[in-house]
Amino acid sequence: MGATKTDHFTDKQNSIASMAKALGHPARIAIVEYLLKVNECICGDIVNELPLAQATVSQHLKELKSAGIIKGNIEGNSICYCIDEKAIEKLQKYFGNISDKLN
Amino acid sequence: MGATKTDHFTDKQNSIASMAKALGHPARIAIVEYLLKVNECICGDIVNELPLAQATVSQHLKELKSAGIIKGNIEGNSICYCIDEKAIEKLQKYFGNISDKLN
DNA sequence: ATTATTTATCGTAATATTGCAATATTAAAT
DNA sequence: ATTTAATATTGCAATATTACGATAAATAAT
Repeated sequence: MGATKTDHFTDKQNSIASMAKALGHPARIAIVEYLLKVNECICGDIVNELPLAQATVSQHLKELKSAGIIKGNIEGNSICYCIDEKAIEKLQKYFGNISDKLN
Repeated sequence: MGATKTDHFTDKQNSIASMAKALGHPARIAIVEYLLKVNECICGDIVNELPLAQATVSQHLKELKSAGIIKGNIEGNSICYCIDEKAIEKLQKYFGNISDKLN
């Protein structure tokens, strides 16, 4: 025991949960907000911005990417990261819908 | 090592992350969606609805409550749970703002 | 008072996350 | 071909999460 029972829930529930989970850490929120400010940047910029080691930042970026929150484009020697608008749109719609149903 | 460095991030970042984290599990998304459908209900109803043991559901409810996503009102012998509109509103605004900045 | 009902908590096992140093990988620059 | 630069991955320790049976606590019903 101890593993999440994802197969008992719908795809949409799993999808929303997985995006929310990716945003469920202040460092990853900070990364998203930084990306929002600078539009796009490379990993090293974020390492300079956050109080975390390079390996840790890289891991957070990987999680954000695999949840679809950010995209990474190879640009020569480095990787240019930016927010994936689709994911944010999905979350916005999801919470917008809930909000509507509550009123 | 292994503990999140919450003190290195802003209160708002921690607050959003904590709400997102609470929603970062399909069971808790399912609970929120069920509450949205029935408006309010007791813990036992959710236990009947989900493929999880009573103890597990109680734990998920506790997490949602401590993150401010739901509220619980004692009603005689049982506890009546419902969604806390304020939290949803905060999330909606947050993602709405991000969405706006992306366009 | 006793019993049933409802929810929370405790204890515990399995698994996942967080963070970092060290190392590997990849591509540019020399 | 070597060196430099930017990221990713590996390995590991500390901590947190997930899930559930068992049990406790609190109120309602008999």
